[in-house]
Amino acid sequence: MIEMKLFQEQIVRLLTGLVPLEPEQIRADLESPPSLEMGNYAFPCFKLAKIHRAAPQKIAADLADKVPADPFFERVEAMGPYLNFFVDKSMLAGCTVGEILRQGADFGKSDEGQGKTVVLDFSAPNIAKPFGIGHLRSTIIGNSLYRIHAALGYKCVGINYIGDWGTQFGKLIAAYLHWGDEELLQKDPIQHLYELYVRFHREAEADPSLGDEGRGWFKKLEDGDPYAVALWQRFRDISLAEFKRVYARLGVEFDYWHGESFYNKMLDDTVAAVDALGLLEQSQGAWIVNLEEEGMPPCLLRKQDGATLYATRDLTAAIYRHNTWQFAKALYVVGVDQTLYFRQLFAVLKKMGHQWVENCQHIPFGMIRFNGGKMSTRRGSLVFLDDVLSEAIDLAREIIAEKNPDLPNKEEVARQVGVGALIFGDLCNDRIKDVDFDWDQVMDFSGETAPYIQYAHARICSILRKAPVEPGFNLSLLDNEYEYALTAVLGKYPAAIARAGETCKPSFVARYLIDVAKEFNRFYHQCPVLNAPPAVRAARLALIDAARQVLANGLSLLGIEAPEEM
RNA sequence: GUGCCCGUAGCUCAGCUGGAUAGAGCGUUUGACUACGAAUCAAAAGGCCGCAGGUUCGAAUCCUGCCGGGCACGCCA
Repeated sequence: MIEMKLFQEQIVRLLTGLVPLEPEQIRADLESPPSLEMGNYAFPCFKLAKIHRAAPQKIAADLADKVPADPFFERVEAMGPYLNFFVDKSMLAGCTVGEILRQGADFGKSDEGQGKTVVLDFSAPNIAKPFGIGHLRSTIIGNSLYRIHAALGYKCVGINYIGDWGTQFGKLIAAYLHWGDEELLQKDPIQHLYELYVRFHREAEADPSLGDEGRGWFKKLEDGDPYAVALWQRFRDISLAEFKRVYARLGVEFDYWHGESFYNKMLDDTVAAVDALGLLEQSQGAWIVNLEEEGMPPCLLRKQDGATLYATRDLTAAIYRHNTWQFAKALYVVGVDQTLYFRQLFAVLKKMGHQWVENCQHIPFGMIRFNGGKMSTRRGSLVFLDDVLSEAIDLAREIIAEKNPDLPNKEEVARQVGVGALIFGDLCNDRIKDVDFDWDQVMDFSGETAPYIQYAHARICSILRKAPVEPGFNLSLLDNEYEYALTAVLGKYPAAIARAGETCKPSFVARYLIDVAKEFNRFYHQCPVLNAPPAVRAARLALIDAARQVLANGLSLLGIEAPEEM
């Protein structure tokens, strides 16, 4: 990964004219060698070999002789077919450590998204269903993408598109009327609604008329039947209160809570607009948009009974969001199982002539499985997020009791560490991969985990409490292999954010932070800070403060807190 | 059946737009707390990168086929 632009641009300047390539080409060809001993940047000579019809090794060697001495680089050396650049260590330390300390919490931010808005649709739990760990993925990936885009300078709009409308509510109402218990609803509302939901689907298998009954209630709900609306309102309030409690534990916030029901009054207009464009056709009693030309199944906008569907509401929501925020990007953080659905949705928007659909993007993530099978709300095989959170926090609390019994605010730190471990466990891998939920894995706080990173951060804070950064430090003293390795990795932070933003993959930030913590730990075990000679000590204090800053900044992009003690 | 995604060490996964000896963590074995926190560090063992072709100076990475797993495919969301 190419880090500090400064050095990169200097190489481009040095090579332009020396090689028959455009500056852009040179810039694109620059690589990072596999290890620091081989330099910071490498310029591969294979293309030149073709042009000059000579061995790339020879070309690299010739270039090494021709490149003029430069204050940015300690030396430039041919290594096989590569021309490798070794950055001047004190220059590197000045550019990175100095810059980090100057910018503080702003280090890593950019103005890439200046003046642009990105709308993020994430979390979106369904009311009437408990908050399962399936929704955890959308929640924390979305939350992290929000923070990453904000760091890139975008104005972010986080929307929790609550699943608070649809046939499922008709079913829930029907279930409540059959088996609902007012007392249970008062005592443990979420649990009771969950049981009703599961029971409905179980009984509906034997008695298909139940399904019709549920659909009937949803139709009444859409038609404004006061009784149905009142029940719906009640279920919604109960669920929302519960969701807010979970979000508080997770430390996740939203700018808007526009759920599906928010768009109710606009749905007719949407369908009318589709119709006016001649895109609406009736098929098997339902109203659809034909997508044969696009090679996809049709998109249903109204059922036979006239009630709307998910797509009707999503279509409306997209248009509303565009009108309201004129977004440069709209990201839908939704499971990979809805890939086809989003392709259909976007295809309909395109047919409607909304060019801005090009800016809409489905950000898929893999499914969570349990014991090898799919987790299903309906079958009741769901792991409750709340339970997972509690377990993780309990474990963190136990470890604290054992390792650091005198720690102040144990409870708060236990939450930060337990929740952090959970979040990191999800964000550190490519989001597209399916994950098999495994308690042992979730409860492992060693190795490549959030606590590992938080621990490095806490250790640094511990040193800095004993001796704050001293003014007048000389960063050019940071030149041993450990100081150098740590400095070099710190400089790569902005690139890690940029890449995470481009790809909408927070895992690049997560992986990067592991590298930083690892490099800090090596340094820590090899180089004393407090007991170093005064000048070295001052420089090292500055270095670890920079490392602390990067760890804290990076963790915050993942939505993970960085306690100063743990 | 058709389409999309995944397949790297015993397990869980990295591997940047194709490039220099394929890397971590967990687990296993062995060392390091009379230096700033051992939730740590150091070291060892462990891999025909699913299989077979192709493109290329060069393929874990790109293309094709096959195998294995997942997901989706009209009145759920």
